[in-house]
Amino acid sequence: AGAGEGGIFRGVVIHVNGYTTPSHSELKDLMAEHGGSFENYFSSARVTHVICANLTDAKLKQHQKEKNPVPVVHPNWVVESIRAGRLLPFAKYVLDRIRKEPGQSVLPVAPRPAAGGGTPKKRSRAEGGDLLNNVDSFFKNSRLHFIGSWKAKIEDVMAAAASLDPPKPDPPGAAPRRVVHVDIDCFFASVAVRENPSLEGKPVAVCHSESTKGTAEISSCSYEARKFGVRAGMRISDARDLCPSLVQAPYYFEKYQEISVVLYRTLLRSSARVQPVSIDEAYLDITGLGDPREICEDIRARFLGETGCTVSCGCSHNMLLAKIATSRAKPNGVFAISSDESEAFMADLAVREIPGVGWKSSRRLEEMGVATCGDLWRLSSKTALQKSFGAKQGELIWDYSRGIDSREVKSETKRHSVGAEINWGIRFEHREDAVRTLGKLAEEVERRLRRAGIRGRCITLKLKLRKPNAPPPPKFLGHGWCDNLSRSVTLASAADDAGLIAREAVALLLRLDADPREIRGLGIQITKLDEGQPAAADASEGRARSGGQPGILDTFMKAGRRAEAAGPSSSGGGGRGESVRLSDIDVNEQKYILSMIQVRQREQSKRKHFFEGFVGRERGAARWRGDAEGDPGPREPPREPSPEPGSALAAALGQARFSHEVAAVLAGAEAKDVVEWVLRSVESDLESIWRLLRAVRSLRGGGPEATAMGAEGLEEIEGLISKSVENVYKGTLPRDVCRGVGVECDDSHDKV
DNA sequence: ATCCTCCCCTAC
DNA sequence: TAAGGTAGGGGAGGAT
Ligand SMILES: Nc1ccn([C@H]2C[C@H](O)[C@@H](COP(=O)(O)OP(=O)(O)OP(=O)(O)O)O2)c(=O)n1
Ligand SMILES: [Mg+2]
Repeated sequence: AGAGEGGIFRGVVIHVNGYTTPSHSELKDLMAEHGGSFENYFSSARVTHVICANLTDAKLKQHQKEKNPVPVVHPNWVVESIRAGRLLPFAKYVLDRIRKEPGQSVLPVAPRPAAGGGTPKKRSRAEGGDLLNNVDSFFKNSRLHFIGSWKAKIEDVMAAAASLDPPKPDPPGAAPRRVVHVDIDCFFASVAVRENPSLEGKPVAVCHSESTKGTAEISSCSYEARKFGVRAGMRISDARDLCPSLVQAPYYFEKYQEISVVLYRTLLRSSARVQPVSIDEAYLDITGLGDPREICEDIRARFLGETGCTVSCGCSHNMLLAKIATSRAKPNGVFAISSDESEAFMADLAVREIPGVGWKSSRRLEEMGVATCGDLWRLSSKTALQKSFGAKQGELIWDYSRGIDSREVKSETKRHSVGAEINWGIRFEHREDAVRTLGKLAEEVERRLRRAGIRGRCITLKLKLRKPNAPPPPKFLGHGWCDNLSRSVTLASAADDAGLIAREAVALLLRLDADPREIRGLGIQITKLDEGQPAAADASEGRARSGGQPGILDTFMKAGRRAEAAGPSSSGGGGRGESVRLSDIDVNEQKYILSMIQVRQREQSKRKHFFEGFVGRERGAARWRGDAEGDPGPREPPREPSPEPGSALAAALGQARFSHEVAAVLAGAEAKDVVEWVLRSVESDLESIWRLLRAVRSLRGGGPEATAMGAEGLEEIEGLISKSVENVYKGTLPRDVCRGVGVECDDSHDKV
């Protein structure tokens, strides 16, 4: 099963020297199978890597004579790259004898971060692969990933700092509370200034690009820059229009981490009840622990002394007012709001300043003629607000505008989800590109679940899909104007295995029926988290991992076996320690599991290149990691599709994954053949029928003469589908059916 | 009523 | 070049 043009060794040309494992000819085959090529004779012009296990003295000497030497790499590089499903950096595999040679430093060049494998010579940047072919380097450089994942790590800091034996505030309930809010001033920017003292007093913005014309986003900026209107989230080019003297500064992620730890250790000296908000911000409950102003000044002095950065503090009797006080305190100050002052404070406050009222809500309030909290007070009733914002949100705005907030400062909060996503640099050509990226995201999710010692039962796929008429995004490699879609599966037992998660995510991707070329973002989220790890889940986990078992089937098998109350499992085997009962799985899950069985059946049946005749380009069978690996352990027996396809058309329609593929098939098909297929398949293969319906509708919308059968043919088919689906399933069409036709449009808040 | 899924909004 | 993530709150609307 070659990966064709998408092979991981695309652009790699090897020459094998001496005796190796795998052998000469095995390596040749492996390269052919994974998109690379092989030279029998060495040529420094063509060969990109010499593969060699043992370098003789003579060979070493010869190598040293080369002015522009080709890297000499151990065969494990090839083997392990294949196992990893991607081109690994070869630097670690450069032979030691070469590595140690002085003057050869050009050799094991560290791969450029954005370049997936570190191929030394002109990598063919050809069509096919995703532009962002290295998920790791994205995460390494993403500031939002950095601040987003920091909270999980803060938990460790908090736990460790418990040994400091911090003072405990009065127990909750005893009113009134004394709450402090702490926030580092222009955090990233002030670190930049600290690292580069010459920036002191200048307008500074932190972002990746130095280029004035760049589309890099500003992460943080100094207060000098803010005077010009520069803000976090702006593009550097726009910021420079506002402030020509703006100085760009880079990120210092390790420093942020160190400083954040200092912040939390400092805070925990003052109170045991610290609620982390973010990398640079937290609440403290200091009820009964002393004078708030003194505590704040103590924190500020200690922190400044240890880090050279300033924090500002707000004090009041609740979290809301403490936070609002901090915004008045900034930069480098303390501000307190007493109970009797609070009304006066809120009166003139813009609604946008209420935490929880963002861009969208403030716009809606503006339309209602509300600009300040005072305006909100004059609204006739809370009910009116709740009508337009919903019960909770309406009440929140109503209360917050009056300075009312009954939340308690909580030092421990339970996580409800773990996820990873990428919405930048995503440009796929083939479905396998998306599958590959999902695999990496699943690994990332697995790492985080394991680190936290948790598993989850619900797997959600998040997808950003380019809007039909979206203009090219202004941001370099940005997602632009998208529809956001998500689909989820709930398993019967909690999972943390990357392989399993990836499989489910891929199945969900297929369910969404997206054209891979339109995908602009992908994410995986795990919810319904379980702290405990039942033994049965462990057993199934082991099997799923080693045998590449599909998780959902695993679930189904367990449930099915229990339902039959029969003895040994019919297939797939190895199940002891049953813990899942059919009655534990709700009806929706059962229905979904059944429909997934169908999907999986088709996925596993051999998919030769049915579309080549219909679609103008090659389509390989879908494959993922498990397919390429060795095959220990039991495997689900391959299933043949139950109705034997009667014609190429039927086969193509039955095996198409996406409505655009179906559309391509329809273009050359005859109406009567399609009708016949619908009649035959409507009971057995609803999935394909839905897909057909979407394809028909999109073709009908796409103008006349799009198909050989013409408009009447399409109309006939659509009518037939509606009727027979209704007959067979006697109900309304599932909501899904409408989706491919026109994804619900929201006038996105995207920064166009 | 309550739950579930999918979606939007918000904050850093 | 550039790195538009992560998590929680909560609403709409359908199923139970
Ligand atoms: N859109 C944003 C917002 C914040 N951050 C990062 C950089 C900030 O330095 C840090 C903390 O966010 P704050 O909202 O606290 O902003 P600052 O600390 O920079 O400024 P302030 O003085 O207003 O707190 O998070 C970011 O990368 N992108
Ligand atoms: Mg800050």
